Order: sequence, then structure tokens, then C-alpha cells
Amino acid sequence: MSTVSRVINGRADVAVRPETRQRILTAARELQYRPNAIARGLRLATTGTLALLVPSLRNPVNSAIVRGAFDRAWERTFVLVLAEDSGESDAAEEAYERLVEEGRIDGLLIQSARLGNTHLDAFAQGPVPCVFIDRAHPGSGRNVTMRDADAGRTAAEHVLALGHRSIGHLAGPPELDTVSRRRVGFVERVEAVGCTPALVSAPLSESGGYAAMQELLAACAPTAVYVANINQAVGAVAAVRDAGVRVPDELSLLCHDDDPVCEYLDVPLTAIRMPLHELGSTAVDVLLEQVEGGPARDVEVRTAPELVRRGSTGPAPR
Amino acid sequence: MSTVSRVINGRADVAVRPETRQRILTAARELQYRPNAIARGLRLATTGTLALLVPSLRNPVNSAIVRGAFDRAWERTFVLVLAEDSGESDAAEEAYERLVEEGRIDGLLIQSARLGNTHLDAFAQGPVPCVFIDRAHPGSGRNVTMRDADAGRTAAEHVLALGHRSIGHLAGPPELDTVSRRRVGFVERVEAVGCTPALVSAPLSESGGYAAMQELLAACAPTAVYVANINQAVGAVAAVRDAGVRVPDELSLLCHDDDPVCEYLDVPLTAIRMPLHELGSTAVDVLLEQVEGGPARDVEVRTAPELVRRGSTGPAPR
DNA sequence: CTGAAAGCGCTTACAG
DNA sequence: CTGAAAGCGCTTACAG
Repeated sequence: MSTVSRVINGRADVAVRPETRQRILTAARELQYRPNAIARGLRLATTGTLALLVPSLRNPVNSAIVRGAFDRAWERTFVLVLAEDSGESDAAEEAYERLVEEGRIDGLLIQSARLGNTHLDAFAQGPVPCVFIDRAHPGSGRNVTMRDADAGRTAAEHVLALGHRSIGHLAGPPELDTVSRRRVGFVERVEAVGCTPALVSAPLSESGGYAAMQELLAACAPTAVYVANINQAVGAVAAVRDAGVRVPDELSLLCHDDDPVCEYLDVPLTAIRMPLHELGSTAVDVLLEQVEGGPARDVEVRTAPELVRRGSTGPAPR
Repeated sequence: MSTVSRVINGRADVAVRPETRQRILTAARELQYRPNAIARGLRLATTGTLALLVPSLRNPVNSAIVRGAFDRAWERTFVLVLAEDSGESDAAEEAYERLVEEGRIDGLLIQSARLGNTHLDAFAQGPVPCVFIDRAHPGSGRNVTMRDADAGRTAAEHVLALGHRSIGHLAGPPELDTVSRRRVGFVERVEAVGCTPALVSAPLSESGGYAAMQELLAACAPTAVYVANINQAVGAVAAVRDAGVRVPDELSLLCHDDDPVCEYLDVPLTAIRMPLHELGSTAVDVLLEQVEGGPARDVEVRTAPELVRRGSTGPAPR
């Protein structure tokens, strides 16, 4: 039995007679033997399972990130379980209890961090390695993020280069670290040329984008607006259309996140494409470093945000 | 130790002195004791885990179904692991080996059935209960589906009632059971009034919808088109716009699947809303019946497809 | 080079 | 009413 175990697990440290090895391998094939993962897990104190805590299963914007994480985890022979941190009272805690405290997982990817959330430190210090993905938990030393501030800067540079000086930003909720970093980068560049951008915050939804764009148009009639999120952008485009404002002649529109939808809206949307899949796979790699005993660390995915130019941005009207 | 186990698991069959029970409960709370799920799983030959095999993590159209499944599984104290059946060579088999044959799961939800797929029977007869969700595997006796044919009928009745007689259907790939049933229901009703609908099949993507709609317009200049899927619809709307055809004056457009996007397109899209969340939760319930020892069965979610009328459908032009 | 033994953390008949 | 024992299917020192 022990020889079988050694052969099946390919352990080179103990010599096995070639003939014995063959007999074992043949028998295993015939019997379709596969070691039981649960028994193995109990013995090895390892489950081969990672969990991903998502803010909401409702919003599929994150699906490219999820896919990146899944693909890499699968490659590295880990299985991924899904958990939801809806933001309600104790959703996150309950997930934590059932996954970490019951010993079901080897590592935890948290995609649902909200600035000011009090549970987060407890998770970071828990018995199971964890990593904050996309939305950082500042100071935790275990954040895997993208260059969101650079995305904001790229957006600003694009509209500034087109001559715009009356500029707005349709931002996301302030408790979300990602959209906040976009805002900071954008505002920094716009202010660098002596302008003050108009800012409106809204939920990351179509209806949020619609209402906030109406507000922005009424408040300051900008000639260029950077929208923090693709869902908002769909609503913003509709608001602009309903207001009778022409894109890009009267208003340039630019959105964060690229998506197939961008190409098919009434005016194809210029967008900032982020390395979402890479973020997911990197986060798994960083988490597994910890699982294998390494120290936690912050990692920023190096791939730069990419401006995908389409028809919705053009020269500033004079 | 055994008394502790009995108290923690709330087994009423063995009497425990109230004082002992209290001592146990108090100690458990103080120590933050939680039974280890892996050890429990080994002993009980039960994992508390279900797997969901999705066709592609790329397409998030299914996210409402996934959410429904997740929510119900979680409620019933099961955890959900994700697996991908990309349709490539042995993706599904590999997932099956790692999840079922290694004993990681108690039940399997298969959302990736394709008509004619040869692995499916093996899965259905495997050692672990399974259920086909949304896309049926005909004859398996374990399908949990929605009323897709009725959705097609509802769509047909709507455009017929508006007086349309020159009617098209932008269908999905024939190997997908769901879109096929939509097509059958739609065609049946249209033919019942003596018309022959024009049919074009396309992948369930924006670009697929765009190209197929162009084809449909060129082939027969229909006055009403039922689009089989929301992603296709986004492309179809763009194709109609690019062709200079006015909606709904010259062409009524109606799509399967409701989505926030429908409200914000240049013409708000009339859509058929399906009980996606309910499908997910029902599938979990049906699967757990089997896990608990019951027989497999086909279930169709009773909730009827609902026509959500918006601006994209109107009376037939004369 | 290979087999027998212990033990991972539980649950459940079975004694007492 | 409660405790001691066996066993779920593995892996890994340890004998031989």
C-alpha cells in the first residue's frame, strides 16, 4: 500500500523496482484508481481548494477576473469554490466560518473589499493565507491590483490631447478602492494643466450611470467625460442621447473597462482596457506563494491599461 | 468525545444530561470549535460540495442561473465549486476526473450539455448524482429546464398580434437544446397562421448577431425579428441601425432574455424574461433530492416566460 | 527495495 | 447517560 502511494505520487526519494512500479501503474489503470481527495486532504492537512469571495454574483463585470483566477487555479491543480459577500450584515463572516474555520480551503481570494470594512483585518490575520484582489485593503500587505491610477491618467491624457478643458468624471462609490484610484489618477492629470474636473459619484450600474450623467450635463456642460465603469457607461450613453447631445461632436465619452458592448452602442465607445484575466491569474499565483509557505506581499500587475480608441472621443468643440 | 459529537450535531436520538450539554456548548463557544469538514467528509462519505459545470466562463449571460444555484446551495449548507467545460477535447472529462473520481463532490450540475455530446451519458450514469440544467440532455431523465418553447410561442404571438406576417428568427447554434426549443415554439406559432419564418443561425455573441441580422435583412426584409439571445440582440440592433432601418416603424425587434442593457439601447428592447434565478435554485433542489437517495427526474420550472414590452416592437407597417 | 503501523479529525455502534 | 474502540482512505516515517 505504501509503495503504491509512493509510485502514484511520483516520489523520487524512495527507490522502487521498475517491475514493481509497472505492476502498480498497470493495476491502477485497470481499476481506474484515483486517490480520494478527501482522505488525502485529511492526512496532508491540505485541501487543494481555493475560495473566491466576490462582492456580488449579480454583477458579472468581474467575470474576466474570475475566469483568470479559475484558469490558473485549475492549471495548478486547485479547485475554486465560490462565495458571496453581498455586503449585508454577516454574509462575509458566515462565508469565512464555513470555508476557513471548517477547514475547507487552503487559501482565500477576496474580491469584495470595501474601504472601512472591519472584518477584513481578521481575515488577513486568519489561519489561512489570503489575498485581496482588485480592490485593495490598504496596509494589509497582500493586495493584488491593477494600475487603476494609470488608467485614470491615460484617460485624462487622451481627452487633454484632444484639446478638452471642460472635463467631467463620472466616478464610482468612494468606498471602492478601484474606482477611487481611477479618479485620483484622472483628477491629478487634469489638474496638472490647471483645470478642475467636475465629479459625480454613482453606483456601478446602468441606472446609476444614467442619472449621474444627467446631473453632470446639467451642472457644467462638459465637453469630455470619463466614466468609471462599463455598466455606468451604458446608462451614460443613453442619458446623453436622451439629452440630445451629439457624441463626439459636442461631447467626448470615454469609459473604463472594455467590453464587446462598447463596439455596438450607437456610438462605439472609446475605452480603457484592463488586464482582467491576468489579474485573476496573478492573484492565484501570489496566493499560492503564501500557501507554499512564502510571505505575503503586494503585487501590482505590470501590464499597462490600454486605450482602445473608437468613435466616441474627438477634438474639443471650439 | 462522542458525547460532544452528538451534542454538536444536535442528534436527538441519544439522551444527554442537560448539564453536560451546557458544558459542551459553552466550551465549544469559548474554543471557537467548528468540526473539520474534511474529517467529517471522510467519515460520512459526504463532502457538502456540489459542482457546476459551465460551458464557458467567458459568457456571463448565465450568471443569474449561477447565482440561483449558488444561493440555494448555500442555504442548504452546500458549497459550490466551479468547473469549466470549454467544449475542447477533454475539458469535461478532466473536470469529471478531478471532481467526481477524486471524491470531491456529492452532486454535479451540468450546464454545458451540447446535443450529440458523447460524454454526457457516462456522466449521467456515474457514481455521483447529476442533473442537466437549462440545456437538456434528452432522454437522460434528469433535466431541469425552463419553458423555452413557450418563450418562442409568446414571442410569435406578440408579433402576430401586431399584424406582422413577414417574420424572421435569428436563431442560435442547432446543437444547443435551449435555443432550439425557442425556435421550435416560435416557428410552430408562426406557421399556424400560414406564414413561413425566415431562419438564420448564429453564435450567441454580439458579432454573431450583427452578421446574422445583416443576412436576414438582405435575404427577406422581414418586418419583425425574434432574436434568440441577448448578446446577439446587441449586435442585431447595431446591424439594423447601420442598415438605416428604423425600429419599430420598419422593423420590430424582440429578444430572448431580459437584461438591464435592453432598457438603454438606442431603442429600448422588448424582451422575453426568463426565470433564470429560479432555474438555478430548482436545479439544486432537484439534485439534492437525488443526493438524499431519491430517484432522478425531469423538472420544468413552471414560471411562464414573460413578455416585457418596450419600444422596439410596434404594428406591422402596411 | 517493500510491508506493517500510526495517525489526520471525525462519527457511530457498542459496552458499561 | 457517557466513554472506549473502530474505521473512513490516505501518507509517511520506520522496520525488516
